[in-house]
Amino acid sequence: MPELPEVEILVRQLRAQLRGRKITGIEVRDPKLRLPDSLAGRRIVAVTRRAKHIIIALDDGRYLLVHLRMTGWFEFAPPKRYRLALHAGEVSAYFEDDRRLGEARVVSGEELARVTGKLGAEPLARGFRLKPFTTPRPVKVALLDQTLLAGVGNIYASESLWRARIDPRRPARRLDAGELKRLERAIVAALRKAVAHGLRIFEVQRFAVYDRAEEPCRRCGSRIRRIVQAQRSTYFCPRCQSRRR
DNA sequence: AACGTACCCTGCCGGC
DNA sequence: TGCCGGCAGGGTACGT
Repeated sequence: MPELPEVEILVRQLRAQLRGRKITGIEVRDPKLRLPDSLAGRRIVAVTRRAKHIIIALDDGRYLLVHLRMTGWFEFAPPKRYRLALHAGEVSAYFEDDRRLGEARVVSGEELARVTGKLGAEPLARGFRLKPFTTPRPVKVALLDQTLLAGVGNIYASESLWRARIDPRRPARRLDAGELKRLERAIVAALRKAVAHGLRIFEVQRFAVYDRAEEPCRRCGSRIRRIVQAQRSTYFCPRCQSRRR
């Protein structure tokens, strides 16, 4: 489920529930996850996010670093199945993750820096600028590269390109300055809107193009197309997002 | 260095 | 109802 907006929403919940609390116990239900017992007794001093990484800072200088990947999430009431539970006094956070692709590990500040250091610009940070691409790969594929731009996933890549009226197949480095600026604004707008809507955007609003193949474009009525790029679905409007311009 | 592909896992959905 | 193939919002380890 989670791309940057969903992770941001979850981080706010985790922060509200956990910050300042002492971890009273951990429960690892999935042997694939390895967490040190020394987690218990530590106090959670901050809960933050970088791209799609959840960073839970502990009072001993270490961090619990979580990546949700495809199906990970935290609940505060015990779900049917979960991989990990963090108990913190009266509050518990349960890491559920059907596909078990997510990660949770304890890292030093140095390791954390190594992970975040590889990531590109944070689109919701102040002063965010989309750096011109140098890659010849399709712009949709480039948007998913976390080293170029951090936090955009498959849904918001399609959504942003639709907003910016750019064909997802265009070689990224061919975008001119005007297109880049439009794309930059489109990314920020798409992500901010999603954060503002909360998780309801998945239920109620749906997306402009994502998962809407064969349905009419909201802007021009043309049929939305689905193509596959780098083994992932891309959705776009062939009329609004024309290849040449 | 930069690209494509395979892979990690499981659940769900549509078609038969 | 049951089985099966295909698909899924992420990222990394490889090979070329």
